[in-house]
Amino acid sequence: MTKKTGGPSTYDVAKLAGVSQMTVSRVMSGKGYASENVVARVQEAAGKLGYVPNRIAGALAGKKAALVGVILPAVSNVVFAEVLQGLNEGLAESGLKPVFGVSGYDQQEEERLVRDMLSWQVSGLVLTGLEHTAATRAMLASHSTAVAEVIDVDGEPIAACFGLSHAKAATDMAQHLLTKGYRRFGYVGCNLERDLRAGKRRKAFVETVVAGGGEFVGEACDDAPSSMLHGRVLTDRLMAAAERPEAIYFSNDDMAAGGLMYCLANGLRVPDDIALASFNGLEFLEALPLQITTSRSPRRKIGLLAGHYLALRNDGKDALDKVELSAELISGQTS
Amino acid sequence: MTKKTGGPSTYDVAKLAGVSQMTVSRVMSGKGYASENVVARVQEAAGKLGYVPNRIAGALAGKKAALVGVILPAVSNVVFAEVLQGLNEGLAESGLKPVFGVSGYDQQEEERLVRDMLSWQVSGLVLTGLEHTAATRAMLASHSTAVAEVIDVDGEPIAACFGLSHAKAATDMAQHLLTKGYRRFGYVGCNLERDLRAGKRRKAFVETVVAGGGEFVGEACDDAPSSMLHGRVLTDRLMAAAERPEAIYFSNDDMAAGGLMYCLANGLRVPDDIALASFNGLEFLEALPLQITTSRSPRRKIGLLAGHYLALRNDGKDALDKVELSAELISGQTS
DNA sequence: GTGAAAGCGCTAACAG
DNA sequence: CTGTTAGCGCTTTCAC
Repeated sequence: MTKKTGGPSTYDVAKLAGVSQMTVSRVMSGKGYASENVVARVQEAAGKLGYVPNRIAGALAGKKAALVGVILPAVSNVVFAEVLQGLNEGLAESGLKPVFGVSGYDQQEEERLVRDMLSWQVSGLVLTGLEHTAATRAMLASHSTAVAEVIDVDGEPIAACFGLSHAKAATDMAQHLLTKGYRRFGYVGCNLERDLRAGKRRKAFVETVVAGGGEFVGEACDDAPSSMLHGRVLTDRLMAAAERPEAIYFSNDDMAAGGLMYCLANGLRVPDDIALASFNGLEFLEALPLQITTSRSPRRKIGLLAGHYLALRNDGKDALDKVELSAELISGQTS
Repeated sequence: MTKKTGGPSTYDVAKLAGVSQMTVSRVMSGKGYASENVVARVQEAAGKLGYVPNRIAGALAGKKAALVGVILPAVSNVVFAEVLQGLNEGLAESGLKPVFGVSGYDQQEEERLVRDMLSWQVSGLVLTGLEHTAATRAMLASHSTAVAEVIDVDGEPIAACFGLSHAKAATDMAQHLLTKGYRRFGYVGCNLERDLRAGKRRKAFVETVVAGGGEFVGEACDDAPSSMLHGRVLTDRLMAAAERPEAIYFSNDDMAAGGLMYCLANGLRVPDDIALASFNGLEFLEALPLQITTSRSPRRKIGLLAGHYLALRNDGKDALDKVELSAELISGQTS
């Protein structure tokens, strides 16, 4: 049972090394000059005591913490996990550590989390998408924390923004299907109320097919989180309607995989009876019997860019603050 | 350009509310008594100023931060993403925030990360697996931080431990295959050097089939991270050998899915020509044309338990510190 | 119930 | 190059 926080402090190391506390601080942080002799003595003392600097104290004194807040809608979703991985890589060199929270696609919860992150004096913040509550925007405006919004670029960013145009990805896909000769389209999606990016894709898709001389014959949607099972059930529902589409656009790969299962189970020939297309280009698609036509989103890259941006901003440097990446259309066997 | 850290402090709120700084602290933290009148005035002042408490200062004064360090081998891997999700849920009520790092299955890197987390004065730590460097163990022994080791229980935990016996999961699977009548076994795996759990499963599997009268005829392994593509390639390699197995155990679902693809592409009948079995029971398996026999690991539950444990320990309460969950064997269509 | 004083462990700013 | 002096914004501890 130690009385103090736990470990030894700069004070203890200083005593042992026969220097002042300040010198220990300088040696440990590598900032400012110190003679070789002193550096060696301090390091030895630190090693002997098992000294671990207290960054909480450092952050308080230095007025900012080497933490970045990361707020994602979900983690179990591979998409966000991959963004997180990229972010982590982008941050690796900088010494910044991600602290993080899951909003569950809820802007109120996001607001709460932003407040929380701000209370940790994070030097940077990563938010998903461009839509936030007024209070969130207000907080961010009054605090000088660097903010990077990721994944979406269709809207007004607070400051920096790294992602792709979901509208464009959907438009491209619509065009692709029109070019292939499909004219009667359907849509199957989940979680549209909350997943704003999926909503933007749906809207752009419908507009493009209609503008391109196609017909939008129906859709099956649901508020539940997306999954293969839901994709299968909703595809069933859509196909049971009077007017069957020739091609279905899904809110994402999970849903499309479910749709494909429905088709296989019901003896529908893909793409002759029904064409399928989706969004994300996740790795698991490779395991399916048919390669689904989809748009690959640069998830890791998005995280990486955001990480680099926050790392540079943390060093007081300027950085590229808006990068629009593009989704690569993968023309598979289902269209 | 504000001079101070950024936001208003308890001092500013106190002035506006006409009370002392200490009273503001009490009202904000909800600890200690305060008259209704005072509470109202303080809250109004705080609201008006957009006061956000500085938890860094709070942590320094209170000698511990409401942070838990989470160190995982990888995030892009769904398995860990799901553990993380559970952890997040388990921590939600407690006010503890996860700070996190990715070790890349490297114990040296884990050691570095542990030091880092400790420097943030985290009140708890989540580590993956039971194997750590001596230095990591030493640091943990001298700091009083609560530690929860997750995913694996086959070994000596530092303190608390939530996971499953990978040896048992593999033994069960071996038994299952023996019962089904298979006698000649093979193994396909990736990343065994680093993923110690996969190594434990492999070892237990081989031992059990041999002990049960079966024969282990060969394996194909690789040090790369696991993926469907590798599963396919390595299965090809294994099947090209002189002695073909009747059943293959894979290091995980990704690899098995790749194996299944190999079989389908090469006209092998599953399970008649070759049976396949794996570990994890990830959701994407549902999308495959055949349901693969696997063991479902309780990933979310593991995270949840660890979160609850750390939350309780943070409140100074005692808590269940060792829970061995079991993997559910899912007998699919590939065995 | 509320306030005043002290200090958490570190770093910024200035001496020397 | 190294030491001294002040805090950072909060909580702990003790008065009142």
